[in-house]
Amino acid sequence: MNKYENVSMAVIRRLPKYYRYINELIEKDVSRISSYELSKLTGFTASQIRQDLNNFGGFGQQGYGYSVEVLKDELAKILGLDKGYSAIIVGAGNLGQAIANYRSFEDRGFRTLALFEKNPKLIGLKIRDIEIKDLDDIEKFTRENEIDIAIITTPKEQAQDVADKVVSCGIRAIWNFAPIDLKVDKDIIVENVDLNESLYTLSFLLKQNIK
Amino acid sequence: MNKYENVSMAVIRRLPKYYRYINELIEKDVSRISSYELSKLTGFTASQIRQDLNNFGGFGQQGYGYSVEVLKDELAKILGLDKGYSAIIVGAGNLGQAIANYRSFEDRGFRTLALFEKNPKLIGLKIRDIEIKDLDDIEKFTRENEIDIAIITTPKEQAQDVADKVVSCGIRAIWNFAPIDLKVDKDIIVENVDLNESLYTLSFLLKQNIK
DNA sequence: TAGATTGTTAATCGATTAACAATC
DNA sequence: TAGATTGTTAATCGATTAACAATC
Repeated sequence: MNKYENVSMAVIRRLPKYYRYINELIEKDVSRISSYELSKLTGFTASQIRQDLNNFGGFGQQGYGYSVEVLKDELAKILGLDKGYSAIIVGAGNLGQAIANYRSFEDRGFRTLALFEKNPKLIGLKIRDIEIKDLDDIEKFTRENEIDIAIITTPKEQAQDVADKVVSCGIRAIWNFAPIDLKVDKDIIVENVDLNESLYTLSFLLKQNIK
Repeated sequence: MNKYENVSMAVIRRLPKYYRYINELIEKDVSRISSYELSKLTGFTASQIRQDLNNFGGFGQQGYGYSVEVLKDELAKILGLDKGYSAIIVGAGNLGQAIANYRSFEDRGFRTLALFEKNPKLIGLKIRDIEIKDLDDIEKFTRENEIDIAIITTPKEQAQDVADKVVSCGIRAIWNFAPIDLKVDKDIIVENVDLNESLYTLSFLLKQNIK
């Protein structure tokens, strides 16, 4: 069942930012915060913050605000950071390696179990303690390990084939860094990181600014 | 002057996708396309496509559609891809190296002139033909070379300092990969690529899907 | 000319902001 | 209790979709 079916993507994409600032408050030993103070941190309006959070439950208390600790735990649960999702990275070039090296994902419960790569020069190497395996071993590996997420960091020419393969292996979620729109069943979750889109937007804004 | 001041960010962020599909059509030697056909490719509605493009000019022709060639050139101009913007990458870890290696940016006119790095083991190395220089040489380098964009791929602890430095060197646009909200003058353009936000969103959707 | 498809206005939908009663 | 701040409804704003006259 889809508990938060009616929550819009606009809301969901704000949650990570709330979560980040709440974690910063925890590091600073702040124990409570009002929507107004949180609005000054995040740049969202207090009204929006209250409405966003109320999509998921009444975490606050009138006259008091929100408990930072409670909010952190609730946001983590909402975002699924308590699930300990497992991942494989397909494509062990610089980008795949960068992600494998990125500690903050595992701090949030994500575990990268292996990288897969076509280039024989890379197969057998390790990134931290994560082995780079042969691309052809994906089927075998996914049979022996439960994998939740496939991270695709291959060149765009290979991305669709890789997507087809990991979906056929039963993986339900793809974090796609290749600049193409993957064609997959609609029950497969695809989250794209499109660097071209981001850079072109920057370029547009820069052009506007200079004129 | 800000020519397209009144155009919303929602529109702007769709332009790169139009541009990508238009380029695919060019590779397939398609010379004309209607908003309806483009809607099938991109997933946006035909109405939206016509309205989006009309923010920038009437590129189409009644009864005919859009010339693919014209649309490509116009989109490139709108996005500033004809400007040949120059960039430096600050942080020469895997992510910085991945971006330096990414050919498709220079195919669109972006030139990476140098990487900068603190780690002495990396200084002096080259990524393709791009040299990794000492972080302390940024001032000197920006005095001798006109740089439009700073790409920040350092750990988050250093990102704000780096931002301050590149802004003081006269750089007006930052492509930021560190998971923090940089504090800069409001006339400086910052485009963030927030991998945490993206992964958490995927995690949220995956959790919803599985339940 | 008839058919196709744009450019553009009007209608709808959804998201954000404002307001305030509820309540800690 | 009085003050503060939430949760939630209503008002506003903006973005998307529908419709159609203009025109190639």
